[in-house]
Amino acid sequence: MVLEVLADHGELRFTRLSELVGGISQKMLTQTLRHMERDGLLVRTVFPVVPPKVQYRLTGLGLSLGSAFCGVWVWAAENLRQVEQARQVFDGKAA
Amino acid sequence: MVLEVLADHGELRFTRLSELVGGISQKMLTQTLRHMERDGLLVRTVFPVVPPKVQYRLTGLGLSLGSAFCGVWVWAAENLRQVEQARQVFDGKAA
DNA sequence: CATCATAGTCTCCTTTTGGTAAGTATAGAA
DNA sequence: TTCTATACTTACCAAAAGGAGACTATGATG
Repeated sequence: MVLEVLADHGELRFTRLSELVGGISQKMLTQTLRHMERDGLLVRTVFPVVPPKVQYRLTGLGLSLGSAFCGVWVWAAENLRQVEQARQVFDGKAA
Repeated sequence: MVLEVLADHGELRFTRLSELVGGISQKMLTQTLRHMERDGLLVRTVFPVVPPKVQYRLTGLGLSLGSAFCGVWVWAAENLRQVEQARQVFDGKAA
């Protein structure tokens, strides 16, 4: 999700990022961003102002991983219905 | 992993599958296979013999998901080194 | 008669995950 | 003087994940 949102919006601050990702706690978002920074997927720019300001932007590596995931996102969009149907059939059989 | 192994080998029995996937407990493999069956990603064929014989094979849907993931696998193979380097830099900075 | 093989299931237990809520720093606004 | 905004961190807690190992059925084999 972070990969997708940042690929779409370019550069974002923490709060905006959490709004766009949605359904994620502060803790998890912080943790995810730190891991991604550690992996070299994004850069974190801290502005030493009050209140704090921190911006996140994907690196080339991060962008390329986003592209690699595109195939999966497209697959999901195209096949979600089919998976849901398969589940109904399966659950019907089980019951 | 299951997706990859089954895409490579076509049709496999439980024990062989667990060997090829590696590092997975019986419990997790069973669970994973059931979920994938439920989602319509693979078909499970039970032969009513003793000892039991069960074969697993990807469906078209499963194969297509495997293909979709190819981009990620390729990315990982190509960029693993870069990620490792980024981690060393990051951890060095932190320490 | 005892053993083996296969594909599980079941129980128990530990580890991991991830949420909530509270705390932090400090400049500027009301 | 008190409140607000921002980007966290920390402590605590409940739920979920997932491993280990025992158990199951039963026909074939030694």
